[in-house]
Amino acid sequence: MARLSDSTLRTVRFYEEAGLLQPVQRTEGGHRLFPESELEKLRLVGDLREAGFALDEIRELCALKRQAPTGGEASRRMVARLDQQIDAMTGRIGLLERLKQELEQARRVLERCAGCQDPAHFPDSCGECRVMKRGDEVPAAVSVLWELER
Amino acid sequence: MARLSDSTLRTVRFYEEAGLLQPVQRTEGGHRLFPESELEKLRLVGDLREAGFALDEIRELCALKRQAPTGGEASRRMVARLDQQIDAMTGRIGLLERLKQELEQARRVLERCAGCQDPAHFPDSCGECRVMKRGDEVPAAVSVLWELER
DNA sequence: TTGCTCCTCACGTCACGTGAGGTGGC
DNA sequence: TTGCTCCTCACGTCACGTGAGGTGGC
Repeated sequence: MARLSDSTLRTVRFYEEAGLLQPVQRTEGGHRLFPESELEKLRLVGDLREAGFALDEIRELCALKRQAPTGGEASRRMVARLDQQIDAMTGRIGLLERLKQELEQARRVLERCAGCQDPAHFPDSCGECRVMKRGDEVPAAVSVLWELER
Repeated sequence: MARLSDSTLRTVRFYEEAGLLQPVQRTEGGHRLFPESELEKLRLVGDLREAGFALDEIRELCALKRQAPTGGEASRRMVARLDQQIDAMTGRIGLLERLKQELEQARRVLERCAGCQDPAHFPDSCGECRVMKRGDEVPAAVSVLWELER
């Protein structure tokens, strides 16, 4: 399970204890045996975790179908929940993309210093160096990472 | 600081203790006073945390400039590190986008069950229902969330 | 019989959250 | 003088990581 799902033994045991993976069969010696459906579940849980969701949310998502009285109701609730998850992911992707662009811009600015051999400005007065004083705005990440304005 | 940066008092104190925010001035009564540059740093740290980076990595990133002997060397090291961070973010964005598409597809499939009133198939035999047996593939998320194939 | 893999405690870690009880500063 | 905000411990939490010491199963 662990190797087939890119997780660890500890994680599998933890998810079982947390009630995410169903009480499974055991071999006589105590080894866990899982049906293949649990492997797919483990993979989905791993992806959702990487996407930033808590185990509680994931557990609710997995339990949702069984708590609805009819198929139609289950469908409507699940669709609503999925819409929430998708919205949250859209937000996270946007945040990551904004930050990525800021880091890319910082990279472009700091690349201009690759040939710097100026001991008068580095490291304490980089903010006064003409390289940092071009017309374009210096992104916030640069003034933090390069300790300008002190 | 906390309110201006969308974080909490606890987080500010924790980051100070972790050495991320510099030892700051204190008022006579013990209240912390921060220069505005530390506010921008706190914001950047928060963004990087949300992007999935550990405090250790962030600390190294912030300390990198001071550890280089010359401006040119500092620039080259920082650019290399930023490239790593950017690559990692590209990967995370890709993963999020793939998962988002899978959830969207799952949503579209399960929407077909919104009018279901079939107590013969729901909830244990949804896999045998004709709604699930159309030509298009059922995504993995659906077979997990809808407990098909048991 | 020998290795490698799995088992169960159980403590550690990371990044904070959450009170308890006390003080600052307008 | 009254509130609200900040302070310091210090224990709790979430999602696992990491040994220690033991057994399974080919």
